[in-house]
Amino acid sequence: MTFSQNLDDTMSTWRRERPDLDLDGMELFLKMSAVVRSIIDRFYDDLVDLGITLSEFDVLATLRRNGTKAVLTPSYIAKVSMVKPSGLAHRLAKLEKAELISRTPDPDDRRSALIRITPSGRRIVDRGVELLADHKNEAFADLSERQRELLENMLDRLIESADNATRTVDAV
Amino acid sequence: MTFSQNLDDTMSTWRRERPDLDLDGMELFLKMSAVVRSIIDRFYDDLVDLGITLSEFDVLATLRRNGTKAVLTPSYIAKVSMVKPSGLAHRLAKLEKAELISRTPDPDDRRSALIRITPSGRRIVDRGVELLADHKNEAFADLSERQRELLENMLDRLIESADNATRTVDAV
DNA sequence: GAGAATTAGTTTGATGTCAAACTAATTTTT
DNA sequence: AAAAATTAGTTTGACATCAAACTAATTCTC
Repeated sequence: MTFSQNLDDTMSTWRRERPDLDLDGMELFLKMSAVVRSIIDRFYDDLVDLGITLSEFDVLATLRRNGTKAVLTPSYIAKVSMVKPSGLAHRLAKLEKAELISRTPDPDDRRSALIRITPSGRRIVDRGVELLADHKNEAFADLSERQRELLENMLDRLIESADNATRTVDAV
Repeated sequence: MTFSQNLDDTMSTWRRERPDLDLDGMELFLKMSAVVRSIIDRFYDDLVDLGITLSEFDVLATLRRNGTKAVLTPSYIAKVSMVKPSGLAHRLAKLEKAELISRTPDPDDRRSALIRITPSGRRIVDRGVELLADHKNEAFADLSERQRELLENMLDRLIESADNATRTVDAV
């Protein structure tokens, strides 16, 4: 069953059963989810070859993009990766064991730690981001330059609404 | 940290560190993921009030949208929910215990089972889909009618590419 | 400066998913 | 019609995540 068959079935059955509801927003959401999911699935396969998971790539990428000599704290990584501190502790333990990152005590704050990427971690993440860039570009290759611009503008607007909605909820 | 701050930081640091790569596709992907994620997070909160998880909603919704009297097999539900049979078995056990679905042996194929939604399952999923429809529409409310059409067209095209890519991979 | 409150990070327990092994029934092959 | 292969679904074991409890260090408050 393809993504589009699955989507068509979902929407047509819902519309038949609940003709009273306006499901247009839901349809857009499901379509966007399907696109995101298909891209993630493909990238996941790439990472298997590199011997890491998507979550591990996420940590390595956060370190790598902050510079080859970057020194980050667990708190910072957890925040940008949107993962809870307890979850991150396990990820870091596994990455340290695989010698893809190093963990040293922070001399300025002995509660904390300094996380660095190792040379082999760097090699893996650099290869990963190259695959990532290629495959993401492929995924959007069927859109024209003009369409990509339009899409980006719309996404920017949607993200802005999302940020406002989240902020409002936080403030309550 | 808002979604857009996080995204801006991610892209600007990557572009500084890897100016050799074309990261435009990755940027589109990350933006789309952020939109999807923010919508999911909000829906997740709604479901907490209804006492079910997103995965459970998914099963109930599959049953409900096929008609109030729908009778589906575990295989079918697993396929459209994109979950593995082993994972589905646990979900069904939990939903059955909560009396939101019923499971009876299939008289025509004694390996299989017939899954039905119960009246209380139906009440919950009907309330859920109403919240879902409202909140999804809100999420896209900042786009004009014309923009939503454009977005839908682009998503359709992207899904088509995704389906083709997946089929190709399967065929290999 | 002592005690209280906060913060950083880890450990533990519960939950959810998947892969692989398994049971049992059905279909295909010969 | 018997044997082999396939199919449906569950159980088990491994693993990832989160919430809550916890340890230890730092900062705030008086």
